[in-house]
Amino acid sequence: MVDGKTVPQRILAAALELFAEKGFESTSVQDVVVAAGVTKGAMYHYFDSKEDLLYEIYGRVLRMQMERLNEVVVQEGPVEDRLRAACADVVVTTANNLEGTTIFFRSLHQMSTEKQHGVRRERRRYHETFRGLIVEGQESGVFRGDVSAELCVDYFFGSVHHLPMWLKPTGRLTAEEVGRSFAELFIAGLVSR
Amino acid sequence: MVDGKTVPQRILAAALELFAEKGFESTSVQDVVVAAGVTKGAMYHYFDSKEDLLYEIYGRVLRMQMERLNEVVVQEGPVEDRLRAACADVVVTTANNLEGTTIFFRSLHQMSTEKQHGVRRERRRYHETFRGLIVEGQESGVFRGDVSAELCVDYFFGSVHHLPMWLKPTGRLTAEEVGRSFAELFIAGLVSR
Amino acid sequence: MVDGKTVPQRILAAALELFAEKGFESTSVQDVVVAAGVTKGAMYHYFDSKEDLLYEIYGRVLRMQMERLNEVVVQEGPVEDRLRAACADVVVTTANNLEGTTIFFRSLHQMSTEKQHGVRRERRRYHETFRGLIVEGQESGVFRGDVSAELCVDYFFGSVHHLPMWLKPTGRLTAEEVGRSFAELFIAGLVSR
Amino acid sequence: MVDGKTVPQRILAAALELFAEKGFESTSVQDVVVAAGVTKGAMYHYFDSKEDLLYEIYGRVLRMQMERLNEVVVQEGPVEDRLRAACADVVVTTANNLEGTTIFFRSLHQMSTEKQHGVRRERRRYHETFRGLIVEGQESGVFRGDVSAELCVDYFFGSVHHLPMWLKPTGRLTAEEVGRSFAELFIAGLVSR
DNA sequence: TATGAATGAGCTTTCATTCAT
DNA sequence: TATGAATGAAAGCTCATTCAT
Repeated sequence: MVDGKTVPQRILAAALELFAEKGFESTSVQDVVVAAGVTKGAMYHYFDSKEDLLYEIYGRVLRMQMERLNEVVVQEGPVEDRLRAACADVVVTTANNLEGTTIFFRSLHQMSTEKQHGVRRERRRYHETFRGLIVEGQESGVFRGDVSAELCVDYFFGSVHHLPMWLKPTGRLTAEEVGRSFAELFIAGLVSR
Repeated sequence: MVDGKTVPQRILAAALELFAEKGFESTSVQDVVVAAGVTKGAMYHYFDSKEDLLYEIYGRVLRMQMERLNEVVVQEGPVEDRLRAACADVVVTTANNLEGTTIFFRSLHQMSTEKQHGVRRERRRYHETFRGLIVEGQESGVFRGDVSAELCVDYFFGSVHHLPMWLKPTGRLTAEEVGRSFAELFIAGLVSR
Repeated sequence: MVDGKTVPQRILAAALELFAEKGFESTSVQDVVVAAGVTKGAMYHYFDSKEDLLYEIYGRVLRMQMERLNEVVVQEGPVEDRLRAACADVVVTTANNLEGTTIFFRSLHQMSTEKQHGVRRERRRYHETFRGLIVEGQESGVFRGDVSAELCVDYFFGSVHHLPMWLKPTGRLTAEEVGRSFAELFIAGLVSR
Repeated sequence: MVDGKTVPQRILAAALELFAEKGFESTSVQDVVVAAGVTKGAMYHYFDSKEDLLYEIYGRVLRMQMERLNEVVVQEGPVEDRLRAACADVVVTTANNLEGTTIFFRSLHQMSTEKQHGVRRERRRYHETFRGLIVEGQESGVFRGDVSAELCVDYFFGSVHHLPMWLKPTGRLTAEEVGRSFAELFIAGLVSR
């Protein structure tokens, strides 16, 4: 253990950074183990394959996002407020995990079909929870009913998932500011008039 | 020439399909030339490198999108209508080019830094044109002024660029329907009240 | 082409020698290409895999033996003489191909199941032809009938296939001498009294 | 101790089975310890190396065969009967140890030169004892003298050592039947007329 | 007596690219 | 304009073995 991190943790951290920077395919196992300061043998002692590293990274991103959403969804208050909170929160969460999100949408296709299925299933559950909020608002008449809730989810999450393409941690805007603005734009477009 | 397509056209078409399907790194030059029905030598006669294929694909996507936007922007009418048309149009254009768009956002990082700069510059010009419409609306009071035009552009294009992640050419929704809905959601979120 | 041998021929010759000397698994592709004076890339240009080298070697051994046997079998004369000729000939042929035979019986299990099946089928045809001679002799009363022809074939070919374990090309005995003796011992054990 | 077998016994039994099935080189130490239900550390506690496992297996095969032969040789009776018994017995012994014999002739070349020498020396002693019987018969005029005793030994043991290539424990023929037939074929080929 | 993390060398194979023809 | 043999570097991964505990 070095710097309070175990060997597998160091390996995953190095993989996260490198995959985000150079892409999964362009990063060699050699690159990862050098960055992590371990040997190749050690890596293969803890992980089955290079793809396995990717899978672990995915799992962390998914778990983290799901936990946050579940917390927001069960709160009290009008659906509009809850949706606004969920929108702002997912932006902040994503912004705090730009590397993980970058890898997520750039490298999904590199995973084996089986693992892709697992990831997509998890992802769908996340979308379903979110969609539930929109449907609730539509049924209570707060949100417009002329656009399918499904499409609204894809519309909003597109914006969120593309954050890594332009948002820089060192930039002018804070994650919270972006979260508030995105939530506002989305809710304003959604409420009935 | 076979099927009315020249050798370089056949090569590019094969590359487009394969890069979108398997990713740039996971597609070998061998794969491309076999799919195109030509030899490796022929490919290297027309293109400098594998990366060059990617660059050509990028160029086509960029040119195509820019041309469409320029046509929409110069039309007459209220800024709200022009923006709505631009939004709907970019969705349709993207939907008709899912493969190109997939490659665009998944493989940009595989290109040499120089070429990436060129692509980003082009991309920025596109965004600028689009942002001009929003600023025009904000200055005339039609659009809200509490969210920066820049952020609005990123917000909307995120949705557009993620279309390849969920939109299927054979699916229920037509590109036009999605375009109308996206435009509506965006404009409704943007107009002053 | 060097020394009148093409690149694939040089590669196969090197593989034959090394596989016989060190075994298939203990011989690296590196070893083979260095011995053949070519590069690894060249080897993979002509052969699909290391196993493919083995398969080619097998094919040559099988073809060679089958051709010889077929020539002997169709000759004229009493069955005892034809069998004697066949026995002596297979010994000589094997002795002139000790390396191939060594590899054959030592490395068969390293090949993919499919290829093993192919080889075994070919091998069986060879045995069948040989067995035909014995059956012919048994039916005409020349050979004893109290031992199954099948078992006789396995009995004799065991002796033949083990030649590489003790016969040295530089040794006292010539291949022809061994062939005559083996044929004599076998036939004498087989004839009715 | 599990199932009445000590740890080293379990390891050797697993190695025997795996080496026979997949070959020495294709079997990893991992494979062996998993099959034996022990850890790598335990294996290296009892054995010096992977090769050491092979050596132990060889030792058992050699010891077992030598013991049996010595018992047969010292019996009373005509040399023809004693040779017949020895032949039949070595077939049965081999048939009851197909795995060991398979490994013996397939993997000898994987052992270090030193150990190979030891094994070959042991082997030669075995052959010598057997050859003694033949020489005895030749000198007493019972066996033919026109074929060297040495060659006769190689002739017969070839048949025996190839048993693993075709004899299946579950097959039609019993080991005893094969032993009788092989002995009969060999003796009949050997006796003077 | 036994563990299992860690090593480091070596393995087969792939691949973008070159070049004589 | 096109071929395809040949290159050489690098890839992902395996493995026998060691050693602190």
